[in-house]
Amino acid sequence: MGFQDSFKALSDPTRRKIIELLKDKNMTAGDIVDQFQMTGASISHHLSVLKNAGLVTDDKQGKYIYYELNLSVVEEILAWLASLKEEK
Amino acid sequence: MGFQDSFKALSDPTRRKIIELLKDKNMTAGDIVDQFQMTGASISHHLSVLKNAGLVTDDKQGKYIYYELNLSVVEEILAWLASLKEEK
DNA sequence: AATACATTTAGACGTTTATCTAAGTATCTA
DNA sequence: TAGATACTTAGATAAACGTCTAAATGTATT
Repeated sequence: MGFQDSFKALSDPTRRKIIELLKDKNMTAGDIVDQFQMTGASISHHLSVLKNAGLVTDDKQGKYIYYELNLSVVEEILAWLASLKEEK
Repeated sequence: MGFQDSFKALSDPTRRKIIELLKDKNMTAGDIVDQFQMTGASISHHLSVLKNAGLVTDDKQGKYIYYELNLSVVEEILAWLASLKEEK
C-alpha cells in the first residue's frame, strides 16, 4: 500500500472502470466480470491490484465475494492533488 | 492526452516528485536533473511523458527550457476523484 | 568558426505489466 | 458425496516501461 500502489492501480483503464462501477453499488467478482470482455482471471488480477492498493475491500459471503470501494484512499490522493494548487 | 495519459504519468514516483518541485517554482531541465540521481536523458524522458499528458508545459528561453506545472489537468483528475464520493 | 553548454533523441536492455489458458480452492445443492 | 458454481492462483507470453550510453540538435561564447 501507499501512494505508489494507489497511483499505479489507477493508471489502468479497466481498473478505473471497476472503481466507477463500485461507486454506485457493491458488486460480486462475477458481476464485475460481466461488465468486461475479459476473462475472470484477468479481472481477478485487477481486483487484487485494487485491493492491494487499498482502493477496494472484499467481503466474502458464502460462494460470492463482494467488492466495495474504499473512499479513504481516494481521499488521500485527492489531498495530494489538491496540495499542488496551494501557495505557489 | 486524456485521462489515460494523465494517470499513467502520475504513476511514476520520479514524475510525481518533478511535479512537486514545479509546484513551488518553474525550473529548467538542468535544475530538475540536479534534484535526482539519474541521467539527464532519463529525466528528459519523464518530462516528455509529463508534457504529453498535459501536466507540464515548457518554455524555451535560449539555451534553457523552463518547465512549468499546468494545473488545469490536475483539476480534471481532481474532479474525477471527487465524483467518486458523490451520490452513492 | 570553433568550442562549450543545455537538452533531446535513438537504440539497447532488463523489469514490470496485462492478458490468456489451465488448474486449484472453496462453497453450495441435489 | 458428486457435481456445479464462483472465484483465485500458477505459469506463459507479448507489449510497455524505466533506465542507461552514445549521438544529435540547438544556442551561446570567445
